[in-house]
Amino acid sequence: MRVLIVDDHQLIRAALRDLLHRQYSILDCVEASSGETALSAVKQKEFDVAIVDLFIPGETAFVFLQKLCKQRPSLPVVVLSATDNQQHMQQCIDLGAKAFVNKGEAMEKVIDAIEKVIIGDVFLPSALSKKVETSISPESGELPDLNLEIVLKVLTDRQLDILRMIAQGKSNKVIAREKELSDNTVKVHVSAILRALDLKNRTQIGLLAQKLGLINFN
Amino acid sequence: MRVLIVDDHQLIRAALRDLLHRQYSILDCVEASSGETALSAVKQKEFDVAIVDLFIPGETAFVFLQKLCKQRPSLPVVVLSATDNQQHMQQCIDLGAKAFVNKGEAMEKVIDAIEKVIIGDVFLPSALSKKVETSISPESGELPDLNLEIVLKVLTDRQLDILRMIAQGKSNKVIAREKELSDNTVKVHVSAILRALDLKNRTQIGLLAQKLGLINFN
DNA sequence: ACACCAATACTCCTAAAGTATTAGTGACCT
DNA sequence: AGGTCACTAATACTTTAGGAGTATTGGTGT
Repeated sequence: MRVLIVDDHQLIRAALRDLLHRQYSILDCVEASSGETALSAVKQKEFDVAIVDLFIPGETAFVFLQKLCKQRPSLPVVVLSATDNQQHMQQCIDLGAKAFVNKGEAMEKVIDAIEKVIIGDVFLPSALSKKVETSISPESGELPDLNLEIVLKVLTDRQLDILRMIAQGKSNKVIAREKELSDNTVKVHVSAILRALDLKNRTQIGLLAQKLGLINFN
Repeated sequence: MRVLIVDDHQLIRAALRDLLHRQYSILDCVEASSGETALSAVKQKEFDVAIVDLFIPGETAFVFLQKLCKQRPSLPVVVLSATDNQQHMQQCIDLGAKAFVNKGEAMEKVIDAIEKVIIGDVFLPSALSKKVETSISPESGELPDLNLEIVLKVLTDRQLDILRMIAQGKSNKVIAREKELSDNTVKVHVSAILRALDLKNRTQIGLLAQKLGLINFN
């Protein structure tokens, strides 16, 4: 069993490793504490399953998840999350994850999930299947119809970067200083984001980012 | 060694337990998955140290921490956090915690922290001592600690009304037209909201509203 | 009758946000 | 080698946001 563990918390990685060791006598376990190292790991090596924590620093977890699933569509991904947010679950599945496990649940759920996904099944908490069908936009539908894939596609890396900072309530000036850019440049990027996503102002950018889970909650 | 572990994630509890078992041959380890059970545990039993996870959002963690430290001032508390937020660290120390360890760091830090606090010392990441003196940065992307009750209490009905419209990405002009007010009046309300909640701009109002779930109900 | 306060509206003012255009640079492509 | 594109930055401009102050209205409670 070749497993890739992606989590920035060493404590969790160790717990997962121990859990897997008890379950599988033959275990090849690679750990990554960031999205970048994880992606380079899957380039060099084949894995049977990947266990990914939903909130990893540096890059947004969802962006990483998409990259991972695109790069290795055959690699089943089990998402570990500290939350039970239905939107996040749905988003993960849409991006290509094959299982979703809450950290608060019993650890054995992780093993259950692995067993399911390596035979091609999907493992989801019962909560999701119920809510998926009912979650069709009960929303204050002011924002354009944008999903994560579209946003990631039409925005450049730099724009995504600045989008996240807008979504933290930061002003252009603060963004400029933190990124070491001129105010003018920031404004150009903001304008480009607004045009690309057909939004009217930065408040809507913030709302969209929140809705799509593009924010690092830290 | 009698240790109380408070964390809602079974994975983390197990990892900590294993870690402690390897370190201390004589170990009496009690686990609690919620604040309530933890508080009742310390009523019935004496502990040498408590390890408490900071489940950040919701504020219950801080409330619990305060209760715990008040109830047993002699019990040293090690706070485990997923973030390295300086304000959170400072707040924990103010409430009576004796150590602060980031989950991303090496697990051995937890042992280090325990060793420190049981002899009466304080264990802090180097980051804190540096940043404490530089005060709480006014330009960080962090929202003030606000929960729903506080917001509903300090804002008038009209302000809540306008807060929701801001949180939908509407401009002052749009709000004024829809509510049949003058632009000036809307601005007065917006200013009052910003002042009352100690926020810096309307983007943060939108984020707060989203975070507190204030935008679904009308 | 009085004090209090939310809500409304106004003015004056500054800062921030956003639009439009031009332009230099480097990377990548095929 | 020429073309495209992302990023950067500048100038010049309009619009929006936000602060500070004043004032009127209408309701509330004591």
